[in-house]
Formats: sequence, C-alpha cells, structure tokens
Amino acid sequence: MKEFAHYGYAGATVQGIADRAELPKPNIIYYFNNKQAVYDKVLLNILKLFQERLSPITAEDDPAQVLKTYIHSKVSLARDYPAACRIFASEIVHGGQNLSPNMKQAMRKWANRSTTVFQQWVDEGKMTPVDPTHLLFMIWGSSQFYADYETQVKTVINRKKISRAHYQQAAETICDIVLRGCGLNSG
Amino acid sequence: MKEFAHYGYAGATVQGIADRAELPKPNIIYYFNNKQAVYDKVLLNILKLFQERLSPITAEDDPAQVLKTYIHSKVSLARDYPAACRIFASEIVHGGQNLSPNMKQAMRKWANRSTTVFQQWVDEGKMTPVDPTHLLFMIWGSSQFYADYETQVKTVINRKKISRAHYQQAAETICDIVLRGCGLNSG
DNA sequence: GTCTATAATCAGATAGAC
DNA sequence: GTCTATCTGATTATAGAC
Repeated sequence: MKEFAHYGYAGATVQGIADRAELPKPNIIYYFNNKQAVYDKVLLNILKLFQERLSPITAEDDPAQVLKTYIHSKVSLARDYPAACRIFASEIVHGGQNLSPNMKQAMRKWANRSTTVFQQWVDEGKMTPVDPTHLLFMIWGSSQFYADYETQVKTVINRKKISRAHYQQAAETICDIVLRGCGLNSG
Repeated sequence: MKEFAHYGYAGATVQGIADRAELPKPNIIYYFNNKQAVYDKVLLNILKLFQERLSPITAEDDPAQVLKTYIHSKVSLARDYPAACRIFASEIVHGGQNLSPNMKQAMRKWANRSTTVFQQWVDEGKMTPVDPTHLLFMIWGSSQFYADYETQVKTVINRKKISRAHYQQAAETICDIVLRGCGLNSG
C-alpha cells in the first residue's frame, strides 16, 4: 500500500514492494503472480476497509447525529489510513480502470441508499431541502481532502504533520457547516 | 496534459505524448530535453491557469457574493479543465515532489490571505464563527471533487457524462450549504 | 517454498542523416 | 529543425538450483 500510495500504480515497482516487505523480488511474483494482481488485492482490501470503518447513513435516529457520526468516521479514516485513501483517490483520478463492475455497483448502491435517506429527511421536514447527491459529494470531498491533499494541508498550515487536534477541528468544522447548512442545528 | 492526467507521471510515456501531438518521439525530447521537463512545464501552466481562472477572495463587497463567485469559478474550473485539475490532484496525492518551493510558498500565501479575510468577516460579525482554514479546505475539497472524482460522480449519478446542469446544481448546492453554514443567508 | 541468475520487454534518451 | 534507427537502463517476469 505504501509503495502504490507513494508512486502510483505505474511508478510502483515490484522491487520496491519486495524491499518494504524485506523479501526477495521473485517471492512477490510467486505469491501474487504479477504486479497487477498485487494491486488488485490492495484495492480490494481498501474497499473492505472502507466498508468496515464507515458508519452507515440510515433513516433511524436523528439526522444530525447520523451525519455527525458519519463525518467523524470519514475524517478518522483519512487520519488513520491515509495511504489507503490516497490509493483509492489515485485510482479514481486516473479513471478507475482497475475497479471491477462489482465494486462500482457497490458504490452506486451505497450512494443511492444514502441519498434516499437524505431525501426522506427532507420530505419529513427534518432537513432544509438540498440536493441529496451533491450533499453526499460535499461530505465526501471535504473529508477525503485531509488524506488526498495532505501535502497541501501541511503546506498551508505550515506544519510537518497534521496533529490529532487538527483532524478533530476539521471534523467539527465540517459537521458545523454541514449541519447548519442543512438546517440541523442540534447540539 | 491528457497523457499525464490519464496515466500519472510514471505511467505517461513520451511516445504517448508524441502520438497525441502527432509528432515523432525525439521531437518531444528535442523541444523539452526530457520527460521531467515536459511535466514541469505542464505543472507550471496548470498553476498559471488556476491563478487566472479563480476569482480572488477579498474583504471588499459582501461575503456572500465573494464566496458565491469563488465557488462558481472553482466548479467551472473543474468542469472546463478536468485534466489540469486531475494532474494537480495526482501530484499532491503522490506527495507534491515536483512542486517547487516557490509554488508551495504561493499556495501558502494565497491561503493565508483568504483565511485572513474569513477571520475579518467573523470579527466584524458578518459571519458565524467557523475555523477559516477548514472552511477553505471544505470549499476546495467540495469543488475539486467534480474533477478529481469525476469517475465516481459518473458512477453514482449513472451517466456517461456530467452535464452542465449537474455542474450548475453542484455549485448551487455547495453555495447553499456553505453560505447557510456560515450564517450568510442573502439571496 | 525460497532464492539467485537471467531472459524479455519496454521506455527514455541519443546519434546522426537530411 | 526534423526524423529514422539505435543504444542504454530499468523493470517485469521466468528458469531452475536448493
């Protein structure tokens, strides 16, 4: 993951992976058959990780709490697994050629479930009317930023590392603006 | 730009660039000296483009209008120059090794100017208190999303192309949520 | 299964004719 | 300046000893 996150698929070398794993290069090929298969496995693990770590967006409970929990889980993911987030980002940025139709289908379904919940909240008068899909993209984009654009974040805040306090502040600011922006001013 | 956007720096080939330019491969090397120099030039052009096309965030005028104009210019950039946006994204995702100290300095300065303006609005009671830096990141992340994650956007909305109406709707939703989130409910 | 040595390929860069 | 042919090095992948 580190090798692919740092150099991208094409730039990553089997030798680099082998060095990080402290194994001879042919062992990597022996275990995985080829470089593409290593990458496929890495991508699959990343999508599994995302499914495990992201709290679901469901119609139960109150909207404010569901969104808060989701945003915090998303920012925590960016903080704890930046390499995974960046590999995913790089894959999407370069066209998502290595995502299987199944993976795309899973994404679409998850997004549709979430936007359906948003729309339901709007219909029930719990939330200010906003486009559910673009709201979802806003939350994704804002939280992914702290992993994908970590370099730029560090440049702007002029620090060598993003501290836990920074991530906490980030999650709270996103929650704050999104909740107020959706008319969900609870606590 | 298309070659680098599609394959990343390492995956892009001089032959690929030559084919797109309908020129023999050695001409590219002759004009630019080497592949790295082509990429450096591309990056420089992208940063120039960003400076030209993004409306500045200044203390003049009313906050709502300044933010609206900025967000719309940012989404338009994502719509009109997706390749440029994605090369920049890929560069940052992979550590920004090719960004010169000058480029980083320019980014830092621009961000500081913007957050100073946000803070001024807060101090003047024009805006609900929010962390200025994270607000800036939110706007960046949300709007970049439509270029960087175009693949995912298309997967989720289940279309082959993001229409002009989609971009318009995206910009309006971001404006809507950000303005309300910052207590800037004008028109 | 594990590893050393090597083959095959591909891409960046150069030489040199025109 | 432009182009064909070629060199060099790096990288994936394999052969085959242990």
